Amino acid sequence: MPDDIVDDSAEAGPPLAVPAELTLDILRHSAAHLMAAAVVELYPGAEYDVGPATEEGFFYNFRLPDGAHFVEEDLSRIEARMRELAKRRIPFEREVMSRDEARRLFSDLQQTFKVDIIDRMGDEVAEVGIYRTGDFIDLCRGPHVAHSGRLRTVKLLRVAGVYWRGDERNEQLQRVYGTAFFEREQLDAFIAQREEARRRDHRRLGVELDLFHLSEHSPGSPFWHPNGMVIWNTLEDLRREENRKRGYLEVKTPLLFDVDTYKTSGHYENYAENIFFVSSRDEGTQFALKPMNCPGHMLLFGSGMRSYRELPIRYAESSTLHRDERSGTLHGLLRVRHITQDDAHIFCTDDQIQDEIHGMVEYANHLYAMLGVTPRAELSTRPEKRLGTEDQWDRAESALEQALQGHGMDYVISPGEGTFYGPKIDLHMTDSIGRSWQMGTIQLDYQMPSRFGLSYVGADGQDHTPVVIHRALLGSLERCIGILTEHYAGHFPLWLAPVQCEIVPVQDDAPEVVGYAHSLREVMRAAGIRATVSDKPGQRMQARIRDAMTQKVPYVVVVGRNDLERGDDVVNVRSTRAGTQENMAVAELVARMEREVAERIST
RNA sequence: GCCCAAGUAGCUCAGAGGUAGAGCAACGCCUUGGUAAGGCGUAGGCCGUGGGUUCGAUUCCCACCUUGGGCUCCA
Repeated sequence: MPDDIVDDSAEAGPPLAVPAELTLDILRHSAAHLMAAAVVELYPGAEYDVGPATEEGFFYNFRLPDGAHFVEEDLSRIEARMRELAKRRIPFEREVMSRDEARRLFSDLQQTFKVDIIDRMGDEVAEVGIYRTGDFIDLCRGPHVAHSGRLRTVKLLRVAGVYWRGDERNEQLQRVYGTAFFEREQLDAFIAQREEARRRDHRRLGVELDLFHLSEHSPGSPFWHPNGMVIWNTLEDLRREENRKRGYLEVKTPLLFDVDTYKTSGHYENYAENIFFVSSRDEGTQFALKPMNCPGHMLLFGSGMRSYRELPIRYAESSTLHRDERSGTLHGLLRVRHITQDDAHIFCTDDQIQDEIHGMVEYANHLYAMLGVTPRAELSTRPEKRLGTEDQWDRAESALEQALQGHGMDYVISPGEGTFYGPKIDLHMTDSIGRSWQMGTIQLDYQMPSRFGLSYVGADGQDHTPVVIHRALLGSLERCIGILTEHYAGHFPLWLAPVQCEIVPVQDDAPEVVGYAHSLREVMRAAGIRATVSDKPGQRMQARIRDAMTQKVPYVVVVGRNDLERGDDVVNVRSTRAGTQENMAVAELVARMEREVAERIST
C-alpha cells in the first residue's frame, strides 16, 4: 500500500478495495474532513452531517449552533484555519470499533447526525470505521491521506442552504463547497477554466451578440432581439421541414383552457401550483394558460371519428407555454416561465408503438447531429405517484428501452423519474459549467387518452383507446438556443449565425467602393445569405473588422479600390472560425456559403 | 419556496453619510484609412423599489423585487 494513504476501514458499508495510489477523490474527501475539523474549532457546538468528494471538489454539511448561517466571509476564516491545520501535518488515524461503541462516542460528542447515520445502518453492520484528525473525529470508511500536510492546495468556493437528506420538508443545513488539488498549477487551471466558462455563458453572450434580454417586467420570459430571432426561426424552419418529411401534421390549439380540462388530464392535481390562472369576465369559468400542449391535442383528436386506418396521427405544434416556476429556479434561457416546445403527440395503436418510437429516436439522433451536439440519454421509469396498471408500465418501459437498445445508444436508468402518466426517454445536454439540462423527451402514455375518452374504430368495428406518445426533440427553443450558444461559445455555424457575412468597405466615402459593397450584399442576399455592409461612418476599416470579429460573424469580406481596379470580382475573405484569410472569387464564396447552409455544416 | 451574494449610464465596472465617476457604446466634428479599437468634443443616472435612522441616505438599517451560485422542484 502506498504510504500516503491510510487504510480503509472494514465497515460502515462493504470494504473498499485499497487503491493503488492517492487519487483526487481521496484527497478531496480528506479535505472535507479537514474543513469539518476547522469548522468545529471555529464554531464550537457545530454538528457535521456528511461530506463527500464530488466531481468538482467536495462539500460538508453542518448545523451551526443557534441556527446560525455561514456568510461568505466565513469561507476565508475557515480556509485560513484549514491552512494552519495542514501545516501541522496532523495524521489521519483509522480505528475500527463496534457500532455501539461508535454510537456512544458520537452521542457523547453530541453529534446527532452521526448517531442518526449509525442508527440507520443495516443490522448486518457490526463494526464501523472512525477517523481521527487531531481532536476531530468522523465516522468514515476512508481511505484518507496519511496526514493533513497533503492538503495545502485547497479552496473554499461557496456556501449553500441544503435540506437535510435532500428533503424539503426537513430542516435546512449549511453546506460549504470547496475543492482541492495535488498541485497549485492544477488549482490555477481550475480557476482559469471557470473564467472561460463565464465567457461562454449564454446570458453574457446573449447581451454581447444582441440575441435576447431578460426583464424584471416579466421574469423568466425572454425578449428576443432580431439576432436571436434569426436563430429561433432557423430552428423553427428546421423542425417544420423535418416534421414534414416524417408525416407530422402541424396544428394550432388554444393558449387558454378552462380549468376542467386540466382536471381531466390530471395536470391540475399534479401541477396546480405551477399553473397560471386567468380570470374571465364570465363568472363561473376559470381559465388557465396552458402549461403543456397535451390536453389541446387530446381534444383535437377527440373532435371527430377516428379509424384505425388513419393511425398513426402525428400532431405537431411549436407553441408558447407558461409555467409558474418557483422563483429560485429561474435560470437565463435554461429555465424559463415562457417556454416554447417543439411538441408533438402521436396517436397510435399498440402495434405501432415500437415503430413510432424507433422513428423518433432516429429523428432525434438526426437532429442532434445537425446541431453538432451529443446528448446523453436517460430512461426514466415509473414514479411513486402514478396512474395506470403495472402491466401497462411494464410494456411502456420495455418499449422505450428496446428503442434505445435497437439504436445502440448508451443510456442510464433513472428509477422513479418518469411522469405520472408514463415512462420517458430524456436527452440531456451540459451547460458551460457542467450542469445537465433536459433537451428532448419521448414519453409513452396509456393514461391520458382514456381520461379524455378518446377512441378509434378498429378493424373489428369496435372502439379502441389509442396510445399517445408525447415528444419534444429540441425540447424548448429557449433552452436549446441557450445550450447551443454555450456549446459554440457564440461562434454559431454558418446556417445558424444571425449575420453570416459582413462586408467591410475600405474607403467608406468612395461611392464606387460603397456601391460595390452593396452590390455584393445584394448578390449574397439573392442567394439567401444573411449579409450586411459595415458602413457606419467615422469608423476605420480596422475597427469595422474588429467589430465583425467580436460579433463572431463567420465570414468577413473586405473590399476596396484595389479590388475594383483589378475588376476580377476576387475579394479577400476572412473565415472567423477557421482563422484563415484568402482571396476568392465572389461566385465561389457564395457557392461555398450556400453549401454550408444547405448541408448545415456544424464544424 | 429556502441559504448565500449582487443590483450605480445601453454594456463592463469604480466610488463614498454632504447629493456621482471611468472605459466601451450613442451623438457631433475632424480623420480618406488595405485586415482586430484614429482623434477631439457632446449628451446620458429616481445609484432596483418602498419604508426607517439622520440636519442630510445612492451610502447605514428593515422589507420587497430582480439577477447570480447552491438546495428543493422540473408535466
